[in-house]
Amino acid sequence: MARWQPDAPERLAAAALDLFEEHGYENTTVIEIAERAGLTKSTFFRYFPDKREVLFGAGTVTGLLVEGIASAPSVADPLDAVADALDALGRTFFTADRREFSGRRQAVLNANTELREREALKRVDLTASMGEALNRRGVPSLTARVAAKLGTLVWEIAFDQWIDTNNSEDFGPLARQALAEVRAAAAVR
Amino acid sequence: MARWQPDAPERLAAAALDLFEEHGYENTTVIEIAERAGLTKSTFFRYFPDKREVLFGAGTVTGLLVEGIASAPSVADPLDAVADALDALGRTFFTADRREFSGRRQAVLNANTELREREALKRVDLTASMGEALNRRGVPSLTARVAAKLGTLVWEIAFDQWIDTNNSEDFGPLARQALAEVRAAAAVR
DNA sequence: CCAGTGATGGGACTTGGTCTCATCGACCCT
DNA sequence: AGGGTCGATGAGACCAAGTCCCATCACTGG
Repeated sequence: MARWQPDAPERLAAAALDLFEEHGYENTTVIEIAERAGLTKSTFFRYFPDKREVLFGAGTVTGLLVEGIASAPSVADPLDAVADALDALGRTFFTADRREFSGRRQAVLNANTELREREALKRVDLTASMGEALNRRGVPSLTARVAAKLGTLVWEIAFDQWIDTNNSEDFGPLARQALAEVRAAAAVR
Repeated sequence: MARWQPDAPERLAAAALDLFEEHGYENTTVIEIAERAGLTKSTFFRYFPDKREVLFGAGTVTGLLVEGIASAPSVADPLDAVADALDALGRTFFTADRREFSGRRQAVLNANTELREREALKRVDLTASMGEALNRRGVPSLTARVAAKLGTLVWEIAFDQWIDTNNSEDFGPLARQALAEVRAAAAVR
């Protein structure tokens, strides 16, 4: 087995996505993933704490969102700060060249409960982080939590649209529009 | 080992909670849980699909919430329907005699990532179910999703307060008050 | 008293995940 | 060129979660 080939984690993640699509997450073994990447089980668990995480490793979304919120214009309404952060996120992670990959990945996630579970935890933690970031900006705690929840909803909606669209719209505008609609829905009562 | 003692799943759940408190979730083995309950690993997995679920088995919360939403007065604003459902939930599950148990259970949950993960998934699915129930009542899809997210937030807030309170307030009023505050926070913008 | 049924026990087996140690490859230094 | 160091990898033992199959026991009804 050739050693010293670069990008071991990337190769593992790619192999994993392929195999999960071919045989399903549950019917794929960590050993199989490692072998397809030309590596071993040992190396897999060196880079990923568990089998699920191989689909989540890329990129620290939380940091970007928190920074985006922190650096938004200080006069902004909480949801505007969230919108700015989502824009930053879109520019970094949801670029046009990653759309196909994101769609494949999301299809695999949706097909398996274990993976959905991991995603749910990430989303909960991320929502909490967003709330805290807003709170650090002076937004009252409860308002911050509300804005964070709505922000997460905006993200979900915009992401689904970004994945689905056959015409390739950018994530940023989709998020802006979803935010406007969510804001309207939250106000009408 | 004496067979045919009743309430096997309840005994298993009680033993699990005790052991998780004593040694932590990760340091407790399914075999240990089963032994403390006077049973075996086989029987444990007959009643619970996995180790985490032993803390979630009691009661189908989703069904109650969905029914509560469906049977709320039809003129109600979406969040009012959610409030009615939370009331029903409180009367059934969050009764005074379960407060101590709920607190112990929640402490265990909060202490372990694997358990928080399971809880996060349940909450995501529950939020989705609430949204769909509202949608079936004629609430527009997006409004329903917003109301469901806010309803989940209300639940989280009220539940934390219900657990924490040294003076024993009922869950229902706590939820009503939390809902009023969330509603105000969502409106101010 | 006996057969049937349902809950339990027992144990083999697979896989995820941890841990420790050996090994290899590249790079550096002389 | 050659030896030493260091980081990345491989190998394999080991434990616990979860699955599966089958034996066994207790209770029931005839």
